[in-house]
Amino acid sequence: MRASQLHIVTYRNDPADAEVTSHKLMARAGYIHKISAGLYVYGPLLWRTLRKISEIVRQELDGIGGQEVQLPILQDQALWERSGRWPVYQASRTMLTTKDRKDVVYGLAPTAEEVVTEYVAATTKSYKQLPLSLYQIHTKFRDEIRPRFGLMRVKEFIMKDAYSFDADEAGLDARYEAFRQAYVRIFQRAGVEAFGVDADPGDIGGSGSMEFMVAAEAGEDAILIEEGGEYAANVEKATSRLVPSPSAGEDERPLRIEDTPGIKTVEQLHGFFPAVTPDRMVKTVLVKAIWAEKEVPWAVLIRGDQEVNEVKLKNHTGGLALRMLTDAEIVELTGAEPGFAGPIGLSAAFSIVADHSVREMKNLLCGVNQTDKHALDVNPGRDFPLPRFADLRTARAGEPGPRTGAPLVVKRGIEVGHIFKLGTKYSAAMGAVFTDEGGRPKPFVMGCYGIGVSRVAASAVEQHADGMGIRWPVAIAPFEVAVANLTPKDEDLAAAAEGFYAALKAAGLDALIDDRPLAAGAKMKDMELLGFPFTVVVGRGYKAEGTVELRDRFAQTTESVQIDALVATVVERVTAARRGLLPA
RNA sequence: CGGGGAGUAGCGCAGUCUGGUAGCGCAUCGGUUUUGGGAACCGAGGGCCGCAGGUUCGAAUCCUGUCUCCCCGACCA
Repeated sequence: MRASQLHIVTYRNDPADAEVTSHKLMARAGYIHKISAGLYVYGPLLWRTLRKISEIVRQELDGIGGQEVQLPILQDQALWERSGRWPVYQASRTMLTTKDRKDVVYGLAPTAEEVVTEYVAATTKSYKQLPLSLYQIHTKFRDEIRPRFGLMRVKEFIMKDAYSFDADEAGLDARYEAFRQAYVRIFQRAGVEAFGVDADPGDIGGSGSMEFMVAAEAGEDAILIEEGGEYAANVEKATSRLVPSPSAGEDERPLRIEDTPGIKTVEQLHGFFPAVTPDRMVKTVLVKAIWAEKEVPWAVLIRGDQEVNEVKLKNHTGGLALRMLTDAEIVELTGAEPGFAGPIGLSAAFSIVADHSVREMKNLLCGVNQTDKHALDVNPGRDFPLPRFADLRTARAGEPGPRTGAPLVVKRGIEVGHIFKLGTKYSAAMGAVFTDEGGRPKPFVMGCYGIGVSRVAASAVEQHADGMGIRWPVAIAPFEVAVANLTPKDEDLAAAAEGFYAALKAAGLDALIDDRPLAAGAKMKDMELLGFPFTVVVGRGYKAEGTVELRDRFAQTTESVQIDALVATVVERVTAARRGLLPA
């Protein structure tokens, strides 16, 4: 490809609306152009990168038996009603919707479980046709509340979504593991450093899920990792070994109720009763779990020094969304001002659940649903009925990890992939069944597997950029090598550059020749900003000593190469860079 | 949705307080000279000052409304 014929548009300034590295650099290099919030044009250079990422995905998924298909983006409401997911996505308002001329309501695909399940149910009738893995690389839509960070959080993006159909759980387990391994290879080949973490399945649902995260400061997710790497999980899901309350094992003392005028928070209570540390208190958090047609108040008990994890709590309640009670609701439902709620004498209107951190506590302090009063030496089971226990706590950095007990450290990550064991959630709901060996109908056992293709590109930029611009991994660079002639008016040099370009292409490299009539400095800056892994600079060394420069963008090195050895040297370097990325 | 900020040439910005011919840098086009780190000079084109209404002899500037964009939060596969 000739740069003079490529739509290369670079800017000297960062766009005013960019915050993070990948957004600034991709906009400056002309890889993306914003049309409106969360909606971008992918320029020709970025499209080459996206195609290369897609091709790696295809090769790896085809390698584990995947078959590429294309599913509709417009998906009618009735189909989504059958899986039960329509009200869920309405509640979170994640889905963009539109109507046709007959007022049929459609959602724009945020994922495609319903469509693919419908398709497979209609076309797959026997266990002999299983397992089946289908995937597509297609545009997805999310009505993000706040799109930001360039391609990292957008309303419209390119996603690879795959769906597996098995006859039983064992088959799903095997498929899930095959996808997991394929994902590891995909990210390795693409040249981004990603790692798998335990995750919450969110609105997709299912029994197990793993996210693939690219470690980056700009990442929107917090990850807790055990030192030593034995355990890694999204904070939405993470657990830890909690240091027990010092009250565990104490003899039960008689209950007493004390006046605590205006004392509402854990800190204020500790100040008021200096002997009672937060880990001897129980907080009562009041929320409402929200469904389309109803709201249920919940009281959540948790040790005073811990925080409720809203994702875990939402999952426990089964609600489509959660919100805190308003002060007025608290007064109405508990009979006390906010800050005095507790498990003793709590209205039967509340569903009650306690975090495991409460389980071993004795002689604890809590509210009694009376303004300006708290109870001390409260004992669960004696002073209030033992509630159900669940993991509802937010794990924190520094706590011992659940696997080895090594301390948890926090990292930020960009989610580039997510795999889910769906089980029969969709097939059972939609009546998608096949006939098993015994002649009986059975719902398909499903998995689903996503990769944010455009987000992989953004995270690669985020992970590898330096002060001069982008540094693409060889496997996903728009071009592997660029030949830049610094003096295009010199016919000898121009001819030499053309010769190198032709030879590199003939050697099987994805090469670009920068034949634009730019000043040398401008051309170099462009090459650095655009981030091609290797640049051959044809300049004054050519005539003086018969050499050209070979610049390695990743290593940030420049070496002088004899012209006779150039092609072999570049082939060797590019091949070596590719090899590190290809599967063994 | 709450709080904050901003819309002026393709990009980055000044001008708004204090109303009076719409500017600067980069980019673009023509010319001359340059040619290894975003060249120099001469010349040119490009604007519904987000939109609508109001005040005024006169509005980018003041007032009202509205749309859009950005940041923080809430929220969010």
